[in-house]
Amino acid sequence: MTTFRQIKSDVIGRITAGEWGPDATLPSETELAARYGCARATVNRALRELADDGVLERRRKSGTRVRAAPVRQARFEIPLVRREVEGQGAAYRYALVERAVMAAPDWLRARMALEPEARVLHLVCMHYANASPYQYEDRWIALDTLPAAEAEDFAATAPTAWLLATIPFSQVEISFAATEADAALAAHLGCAEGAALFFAERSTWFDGKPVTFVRLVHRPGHRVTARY
Amino acid sequence: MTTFRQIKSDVIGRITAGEWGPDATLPSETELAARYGCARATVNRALRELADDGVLERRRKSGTRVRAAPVRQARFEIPLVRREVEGQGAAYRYALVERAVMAAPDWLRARMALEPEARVLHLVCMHYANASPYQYEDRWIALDTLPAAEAEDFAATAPTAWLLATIPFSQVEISFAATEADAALAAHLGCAEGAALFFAERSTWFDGKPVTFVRLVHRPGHRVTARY
DNA sequence: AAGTGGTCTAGACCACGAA
DNA sequence: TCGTGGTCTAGACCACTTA
Repeated sequence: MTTFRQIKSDVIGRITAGEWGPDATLPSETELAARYGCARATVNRALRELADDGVLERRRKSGTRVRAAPVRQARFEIPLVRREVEGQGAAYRYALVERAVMAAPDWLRARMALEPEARVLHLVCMHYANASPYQYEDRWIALDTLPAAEAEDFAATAPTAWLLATIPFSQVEISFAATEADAALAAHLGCAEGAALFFAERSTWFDGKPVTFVRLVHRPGHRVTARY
Repeated sequence: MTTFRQIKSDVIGRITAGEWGPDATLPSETELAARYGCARATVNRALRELADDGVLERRRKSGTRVRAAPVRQARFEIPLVRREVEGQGAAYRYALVERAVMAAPDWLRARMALEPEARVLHLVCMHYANASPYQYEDRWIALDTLPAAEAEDFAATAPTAWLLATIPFSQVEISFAATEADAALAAHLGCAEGAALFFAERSTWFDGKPVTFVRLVHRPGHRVTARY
């Protein structure tokens, strides 16, 4: 019997061997099903998954082609800090550094597309691994969208965990970049001023409305890794 | 009629509404198919995709559960530098800075799991956007695995493009981090020494054998972004 | 031993999009 | 117009896992 996995690796093999070069059109699903001696649904699943992986490009009527420039995609897991730290066998500790309710500063209003006069909750938190600074968290929560946040003190629970429990499914944009440590960051993370720090920024929407913006600055040397 | 997309969003809706809380077990596929009035294959596809997305966890016999801590995954596209630059409407230019064949240094042997005495091709390249430095590339190619690389001069073609054409499918590990600019980096990227730079490192294997290791250092301010 | 998901089949209808 | 992929169906057998 032919399984969709076999078809996938056979197709990859033919592309690698050069039988189907860049931009080549593959035979139709019906044709391939006949060749492999299986049902069209089986071929469909194999080709669909390869298209998801960025190897193939499919269009109705014109057929299935080998992507000239394969879309390389890496999937990164975004863990909760607590899990990340504990997964490394270290003891996790959370601390709230600052908590304030205020009118959204201009840069944040622009960034999150907030209404003028929008009120936000600003939180600064620290995450420690075995008593060493691990991550600095600078978070802003839109109170218009999530008024319940104002009643939380976040003294013991990290905002990420609370948010995850409150709005488990949301649209997220994440980006990675580097920044130099300013005086405050250096003090909190225990590094030299000017040190190169890796950070992630996340914007979250729920039901089309802006919920939260966070900058997570990692201690020096931190890296995120993925395989594909 | 009920489509697998409708089922997906209905399931998400019920989880969001709290009907199926964390760790809750969903009804079996057969049961759900009866409820939705569709075939089991349709339910299967919906639940399988939600499991791929990290929302559900499925196990034979024990059933489908809502993940307590949803696995957040972000998919980043890894473009060729040329495409990235041109996609921003800038003119792309490539330059080879250095090319040398040598015995692999110890740190690289360890990192790539190379044989003792392994020979490698070391390349340093620059990528420019509108004549401004865009990315610094420090690449090592294992000549044992890819002897053909020694015959290439890489004067006009960037190694990434050549590698992609030569071994289109390979296993890749990528990681992101930050580093401070040393004198050489600062000169090449036109930034101050000590500036915080974002970089990606990629290790590639083909057929289980190490092929290449590359560090791509971006100009100051660069970020990579993904949605999920 | 038994229930659950994993997969395949053979057939069907439909939507898109290039000619 | 009409060929291609997209999806659904009803049924089947199997593999895994837990009780």
